Amino acid sequence: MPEWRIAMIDLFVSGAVLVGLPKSVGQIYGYLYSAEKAASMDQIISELGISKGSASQGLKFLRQLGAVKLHFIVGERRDHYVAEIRSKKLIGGFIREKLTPALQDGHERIEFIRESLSEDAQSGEAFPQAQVAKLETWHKKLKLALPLLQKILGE
Amino acid sequence: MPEWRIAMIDLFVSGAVLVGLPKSVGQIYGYLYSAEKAASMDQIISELGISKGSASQGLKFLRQLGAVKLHFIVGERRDHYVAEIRSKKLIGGFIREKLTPALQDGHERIEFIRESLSEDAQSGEAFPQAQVAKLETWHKKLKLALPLLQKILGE
DNA sequence: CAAAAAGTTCATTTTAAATTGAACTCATTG
DNA sequence: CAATGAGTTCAATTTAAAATGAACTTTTTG
Repeated sequence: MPEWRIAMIDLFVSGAVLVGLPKSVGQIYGYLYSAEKAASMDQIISELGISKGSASQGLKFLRQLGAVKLHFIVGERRDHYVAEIRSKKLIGGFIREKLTPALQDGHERIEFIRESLSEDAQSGEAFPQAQVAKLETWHKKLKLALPLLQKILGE
Repeated sequence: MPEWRIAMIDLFVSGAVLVGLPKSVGQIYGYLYSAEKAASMDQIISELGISKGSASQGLKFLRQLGAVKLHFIVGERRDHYVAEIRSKKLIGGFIREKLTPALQDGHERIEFIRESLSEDAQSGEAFPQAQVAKLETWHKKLKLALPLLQKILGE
């Protein structure tokens, strides 16, 4: 594999790690991004030197995200994959699969804190109420930011 | 510690982990966020049950970020800390300490790929050139997005 | 200025997460 | 319809990162 391609894959590994994804996911996406034509899982495994399990799980996740697509080749038995490069799709998938669920979880946790506060008679005080209120402001801001992020980074 | 406070600290732990920071950093910030007055490292250690090392390093990092500030109390020997709650400061610190360096690193890696390509005579082809060009588009977009993020989330 | 207290550092240990690979299911074909 | 091949799953292992705590430095005070 040429040096430029190794460096390109490495860049995607860094990016993946930055956003909390496994290294192998970055490797696979980087491999497909830097591939001129669709590749099979076998090729990914042998060229990256990763296990069948990692390849299978990584591809599954990337497909869920919409960052990798199946590409059927006539007369070929095994599945082939290509990288989706449109930023709109990539950022959209990440928002849908990772950010939105995290925000949803945050919302539920804030709800729980509110309930906790109202049940605990001793905590009818101003301070905790004020802190929860600030959390809610944060939550709203973040929720508002997602579509804007999508707009800025997508296409 | 009341239930609401434990849940609030937990929420910050989730947030910290989401953006790639250690659990202990989330715990410390959450503790200070939910504290009515400034707290010493001792209090943090005993109430959260974490080690001196984690507390010291976590506080150091949070101060670098600007998410925690020293608060001097007259007649008190030990340092006391308070949480900075202004979103402008928090997001600003995160962009400065984490996102900007990551983007800078990305830029250097793209440069390296470009050099690699021009040195490798065989790679004077259209495809790798096109892929690097796309990376540069991504880089520019992300660079542009930071101040907008700051604007959306800050204050 | 000696002793105690506060805070930092970093080699070692622990923990959580990713990776592996063997066993499995499902699909294909001779 | 047996046998081969492709792809998935998941318990066990490996790895990387975080947490620990003892040794250290710095600061304070009697």
